[in-house]
Amino acid sequence: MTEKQKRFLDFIIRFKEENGYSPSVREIAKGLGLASTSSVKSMLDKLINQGVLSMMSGKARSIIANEPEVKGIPIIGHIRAGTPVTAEENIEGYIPIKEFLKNSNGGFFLIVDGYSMKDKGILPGDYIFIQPQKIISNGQIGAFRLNGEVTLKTFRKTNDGIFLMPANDEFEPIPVLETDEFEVIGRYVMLLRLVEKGYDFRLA
Amino acid sequence: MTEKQKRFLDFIIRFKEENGYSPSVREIAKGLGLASTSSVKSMLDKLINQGVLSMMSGKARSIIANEPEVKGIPIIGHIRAGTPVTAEENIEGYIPIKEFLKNSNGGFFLIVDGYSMKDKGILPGDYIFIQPQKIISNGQIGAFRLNGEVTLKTFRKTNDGIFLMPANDEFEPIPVLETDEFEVIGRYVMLLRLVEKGYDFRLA
DNA sequence: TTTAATATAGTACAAATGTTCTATGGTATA
DNA sequence: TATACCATAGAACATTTGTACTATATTAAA
Repeated sequence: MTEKQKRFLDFIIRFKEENGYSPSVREIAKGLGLASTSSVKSMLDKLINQGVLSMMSGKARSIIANEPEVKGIPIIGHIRAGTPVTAEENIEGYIPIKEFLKNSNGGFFLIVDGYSMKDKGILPGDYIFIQPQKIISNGQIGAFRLNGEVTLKTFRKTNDGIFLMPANDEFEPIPVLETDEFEVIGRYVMLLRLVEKGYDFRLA
Repeated sequence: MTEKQKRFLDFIIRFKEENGYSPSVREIAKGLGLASTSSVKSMLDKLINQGVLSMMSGKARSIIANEPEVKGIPIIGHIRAGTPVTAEENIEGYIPIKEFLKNSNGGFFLIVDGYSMKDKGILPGDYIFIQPQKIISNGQIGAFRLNGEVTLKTFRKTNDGIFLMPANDEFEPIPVLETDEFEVIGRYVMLLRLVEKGYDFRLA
């Protein structure tokens, strides 16, 4: 792609980002300092031929940039001998962040406070994604509200009643009494840990 | 918003999602089964007045839906007494997933294999986000390639040489010899853990 | 029922817009 | 230098498209 074509493409992408709709042929001409629309048209046809752009012929402002689909962040599971780590053949999949964002209806992150779930690899400062639900299965980890306090524990229901189980020998199981105000907030679905302080999203 | 207005809005949003550009007034009419453009025009003006839609008057296909900006997934740090967990005043920030995706240039996820970093809360199956870089500071956790094997360890440089330190008493520090093929792959920046099997992105 | 408001249809028009054609000037190539 | 190629300009044309106006049906209100 030539330098001129790159400017051309950039203008279209920027225009759409700023305005929400694509530029007309004449607006492209103006934006690139061209006096005629035919120059734009020929460049347009070229880029469409190259597959960089698409448009519905005749339809106004229907130019769209065929940007490579953002699949997400690549997952490298096992590395084959002799290949660079990020080589194509090592990619086992993608974390489809956008999809996740779309499907996270109602979910939210809790920030972990203490070490009571340490043995499950859950540490203070971790972000715990909670999928809200009113009931939870035996053995699942979830967020619970007990007498006003919110806590993350393993849910255990026995003949002796309900217990909120820590994952740390230094902590005791918490029995849920009949008289307690108790509520299941949601299920622990995902954990996000930010190692660098610079990534503290609470500042954003 | 009336039922009809909702259908109207939905059509515009869906059209743009599918085609990449907004529908014309006549295309909206056709899509809603209307024979005339004036009906569309009046409905359009109404929704623009309500602030639901915007358009540049006179400019073709410039209708845009003023959808509320997706900030990301809310973070709940501490819960104030008496409020529902997800109440507005409990939200301490947002995880701006889209921004993160944009700024993750070159980064990737590694899948953790064993328990050697257990004490750092890093467990098998965890997704470790690696920010590629060639040098790493003393004490930082990173991904390293040692004689063809990729491993996640704490980097330690002493007078006796370089050691890759596990975070688990049952594992021994790994000395990096002069004769070893050794390479810093990148820095451990973030951890993602998916609790449910249904969320295994490798299948996606 | 009568009246007013609203939605829709039909039509027309002017501006916007994609497209085509010819001409011109510059640039690379033989 | 001569020739071919390409970018650009200018103009003209046919659709597309937003907009306005009137008429008719439909619905809501009095």
